[in-house]
Amino acid sequence: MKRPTIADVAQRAGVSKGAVSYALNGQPGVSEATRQRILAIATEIGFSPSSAARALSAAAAGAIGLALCRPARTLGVEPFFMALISGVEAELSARSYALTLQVVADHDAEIAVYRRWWGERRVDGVLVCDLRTDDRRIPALEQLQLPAVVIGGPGGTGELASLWSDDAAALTETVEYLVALGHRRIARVAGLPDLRHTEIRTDAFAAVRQRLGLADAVTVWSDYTGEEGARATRRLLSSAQRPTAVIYDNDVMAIAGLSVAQEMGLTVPGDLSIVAWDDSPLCRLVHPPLTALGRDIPAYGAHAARQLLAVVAGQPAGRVQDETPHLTPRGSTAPPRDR
Amino acid sequence: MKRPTIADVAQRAGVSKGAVSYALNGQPGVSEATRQRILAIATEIGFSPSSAARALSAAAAGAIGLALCRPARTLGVEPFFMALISGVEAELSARSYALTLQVVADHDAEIAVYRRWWGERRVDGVLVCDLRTDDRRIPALEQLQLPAVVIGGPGGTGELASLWSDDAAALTETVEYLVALGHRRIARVAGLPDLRHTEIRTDAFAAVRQRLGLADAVTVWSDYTGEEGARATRRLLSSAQRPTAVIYDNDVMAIAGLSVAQEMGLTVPGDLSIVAWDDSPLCRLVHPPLTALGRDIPAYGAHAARQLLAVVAGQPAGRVQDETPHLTPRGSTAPPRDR
DNA sequence: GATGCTGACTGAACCGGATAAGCTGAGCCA
DNA sequence: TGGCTCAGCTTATCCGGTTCAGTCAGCATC
Repeated sequence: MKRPTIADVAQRAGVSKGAVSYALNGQPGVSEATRQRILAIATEIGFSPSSAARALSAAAAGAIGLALCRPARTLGVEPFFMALISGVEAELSARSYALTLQVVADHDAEIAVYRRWWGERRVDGVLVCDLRTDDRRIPALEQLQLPAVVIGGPGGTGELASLWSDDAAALTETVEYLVALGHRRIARVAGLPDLRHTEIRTDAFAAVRQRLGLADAVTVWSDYTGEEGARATRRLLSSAQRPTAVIYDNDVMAIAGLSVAQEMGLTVPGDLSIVAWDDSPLCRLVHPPLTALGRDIPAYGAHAARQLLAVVAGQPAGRVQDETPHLTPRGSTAPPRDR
Repeated sequence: MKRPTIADVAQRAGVSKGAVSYALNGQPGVSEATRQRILAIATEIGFSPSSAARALSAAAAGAIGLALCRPARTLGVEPFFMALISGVEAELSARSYALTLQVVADHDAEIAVYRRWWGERRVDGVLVCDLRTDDRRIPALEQLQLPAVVIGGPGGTGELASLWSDDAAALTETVEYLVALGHRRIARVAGLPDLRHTEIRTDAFAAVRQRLGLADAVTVWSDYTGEEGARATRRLLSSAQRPTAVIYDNDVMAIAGLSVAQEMGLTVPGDLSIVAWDDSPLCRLVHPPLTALGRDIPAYGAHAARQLLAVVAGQPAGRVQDETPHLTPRGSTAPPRDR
């Protein structure tokens, strides 16, 4: 089956290639009658313009890029990325943009991918995930002048556009909720310390701890994996003054923590309350269902995609705060038994 | 920062565009000295050929497509796709192919995407997931003559290349394992019935039931979501002759089932043994860790990608069986207490 | 010294669109 | 009737690569 080109449409309509181009792109230069005739023929023979030819003359790829910097094995576990991607995708496909995905091992590889995409003109812009403190990707992208939206912040995104959610407010609300239930010994199992949002949450945790006089509030470090989350939980629950509530920086670690607690003979929420960041269907799957800090991640992705398309279109780089994560209380939180 | 083109390289080397093209692509037609000089200049000014221009003249996109037919909300939950994608990606990026992703709502939309990709020459081939019985996508792709590899089978893939794992053998092994432990009342919570691999597993389950004389072996239908998995489990465990072991068609339903069992006061594995299909880190996260049927999904994806690139290169469509899923016994299976 | 041959390279066409510039005929007005 | 405008087209050029048909110097051959 031969793919129809603009020349085929032109020939069947008895006009020139130029006329067809004007007609299909809604440009003036053809009469309404001719336009309709051309549109009908294009539909009939199933014509869609070659993305390569269009990209070549328009100097725009019609695609945006997303590089995921995770080892292959752990990428699948967190539902976050798939949810984000589906939201991004919904927005892009509505505007006939394609999404190009690449999995990379580290930031050097990621920067190399950006450089290659830029040179090949393969994408018109990129979405940057997992912002770190002093992130080398930021100056690299600024130097390339490749349109980009950083998912993360605020702060540390240089001249680039960025989108974030107010994690500090969400964390503060969560601690206040636990304190209102009667908890004083609250622990937090944090994700990788050099991620910008971990830093923000850590600062907020320190601030609320100070404000509410929670001397026993501790943060322990982990890396978002179930293994590490379980290990951190085991350490916390074995200590002399074990916490009565734990906030986990993601859902996977929270589920691992729940299992550890059950394994150690503690009941949840009787002996231990658990709050998960990143609400996902997983949180509703376990018993008891986890109280979680959630937000609409597909909407977040869609928002980022919209913002990126605006930057690609030449609008100034915005710094936008998205919806603040909201706490959904479920069965894993309750007043501490030994109050 | 202006992007260098082949003309820039040619000018600096004092040769024609053609000579640069020959030099960079390892074609004969330039002397070794000139080739080295051109390569040095290309590296120096950071030249990478425009993917659009190359695609236009080579009539190859340098990209392969993957359409995911899932609603946005549930896409994130199953780790399967991310693991598959990371494997596909590893193979593709090693050969400088890009991966284009699109999320679609149903098969009609998916076929429309294939048609558009084909017309736009946006991808050189596609990977097809979640094969159904009488899958309309197969004839559509055959008609378009768009190179494709179907992940699923055997059978029902028409003239297209396909890759599958021997689910029948894996299911049989699992049932035999449970029977060896002493189970007789074995239930299976199946995924969507019109998926080809569900059908294959169902047939295998019926065969082994017959062979081993397991009159009480039942299959109940579900849809891979945690909610439905939980509901099916509740129904099974409420019946007069409740099963002593349940095999779930994916990890998410198995975890939901585990929670339901615990919620109903049953101990796992004492009162109920659980086996999950699709081993993933999630299975090791819960307590007790789930006995699971696993395979190397990234490797599966890489295999599929390799196969697709072979088809794109013009080799005949192969039908290949990948590694058979293997059973990893963990804490969720044991002899039934009331034997 | 004319001929053939080969290696190294150039020039131009081509891929399939977008678009600026040019052309044509109808309609209008003076 | 000639000149003007303008809608409605056509033609030509460009985007940045690949590739094919030449060109030309240098060398061997008879």
